[in-house]
Amino acid sequence: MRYEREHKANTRKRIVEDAARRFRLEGLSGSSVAAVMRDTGLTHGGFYKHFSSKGDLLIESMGKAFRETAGWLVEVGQQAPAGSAWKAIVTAYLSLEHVDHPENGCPLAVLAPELARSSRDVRARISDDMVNYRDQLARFMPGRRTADRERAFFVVFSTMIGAVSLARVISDTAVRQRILRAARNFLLNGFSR
Amino acid sequence: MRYEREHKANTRKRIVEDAARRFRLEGLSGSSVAAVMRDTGLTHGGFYKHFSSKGDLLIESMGKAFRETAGWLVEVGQQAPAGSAWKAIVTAYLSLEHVDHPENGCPLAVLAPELARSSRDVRARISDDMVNYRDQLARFMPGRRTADRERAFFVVFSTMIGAVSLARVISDTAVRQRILRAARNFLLNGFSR
DNA sequence: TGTACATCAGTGAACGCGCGTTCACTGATGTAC
DNA sequence: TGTACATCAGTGAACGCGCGTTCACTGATGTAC
Repeated sequence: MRYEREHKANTRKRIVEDAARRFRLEGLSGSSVAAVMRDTGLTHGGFYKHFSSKGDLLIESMGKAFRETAGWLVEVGQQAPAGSAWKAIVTAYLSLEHVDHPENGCPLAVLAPELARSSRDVRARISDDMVNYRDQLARFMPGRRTADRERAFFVVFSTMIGAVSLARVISDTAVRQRILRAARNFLLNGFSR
Repeated sequence: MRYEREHKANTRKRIVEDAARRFRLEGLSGSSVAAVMRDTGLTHGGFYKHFSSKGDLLIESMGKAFRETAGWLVEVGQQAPAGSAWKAIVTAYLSLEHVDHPENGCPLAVLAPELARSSRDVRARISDDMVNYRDQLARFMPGRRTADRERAFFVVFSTMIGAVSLARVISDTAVRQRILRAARNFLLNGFSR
């Protein structure tokens, strides 16, 4: 064969990685198959040698995006001093860096509404990735029992997803930072400051 | 003239109302001009008698959506016993009803990421509507000074926007309710329950 | 060892389709005389 | 009062374009003999 044995698998992997980034940057319907293939340095025609449809790519690259983001935040949690792991995760998530780079960030903060509008089939096939995302991160959340930590995950991530979404709509960097700081302060210290 | 004096203005208003609903239901790029005109009971050709572009309609209907939603939540706040107004707003926002009907709900919970990706011009022209939305609702938020209430607005709405976005991605109604209940409990009572 | 053939990842033209937008037209009514 | 014309909100065919998808083809290499 003309290419090394793993060549095709490598190309496929590169396409998934590029798509995972592009989908977060431009949205699901805003990202064309041709644009993803261009990112990978290929022409659009070859796409269907790797995937049966754009929907298939969507599902694979959402998996990749969730795993990538979980990996980032788990690492942040693990490198923090014991006990404050979840606070380190909150600080990392609510950073300007994250707001400015959706393509490397949490898929939920940028694609939740579009995923909510996706077909039942797509949502079902992404569901495992989301459960896995939650489980990996809930471990770091405050709370004694698993159920408490899961509830804390929902609360903390709701606040963070909303704050980052909101910050991204605002052009004014000062206001952006006020939103992020307010959310962080609230999560770490409560209303009372 | 063939129509009553106010006919054209009325039609325009109906288009804006229908678009405000459709944009929230199907997204900005998911809503075609033709679909909006069909909602209004007209054909697509007449659209440009009322608006110079789809972007123009977007801006007008976002204004409508923000005013409509502010109106809903302000009314909820006003009808609540004094002192618990913001709690009533939180309960209304975090309802299954709201999750199930994005077309009548908060534009931020369903369009924030797409608005964030819009042109600088569109974001600038929507900015006033968002400031107005914040100001109308911040009045009800807890806090002594205006600045405190504004910070509370950002925190409360971040959490609510995130919780509703998250709940909408989840098909399982039980989990949806867990997310909404966790967010409400947290906002009203803090982590400690 | 040399030649003919098979393989298959990637190419790029082409498909049908829906999009935003344009435009010549319609037809009910108001106005001018 | 009756007739000819002007108005203009709305119609629907048509435009160029980018989309997801298909397909005949390419050309470098491995395999068969």
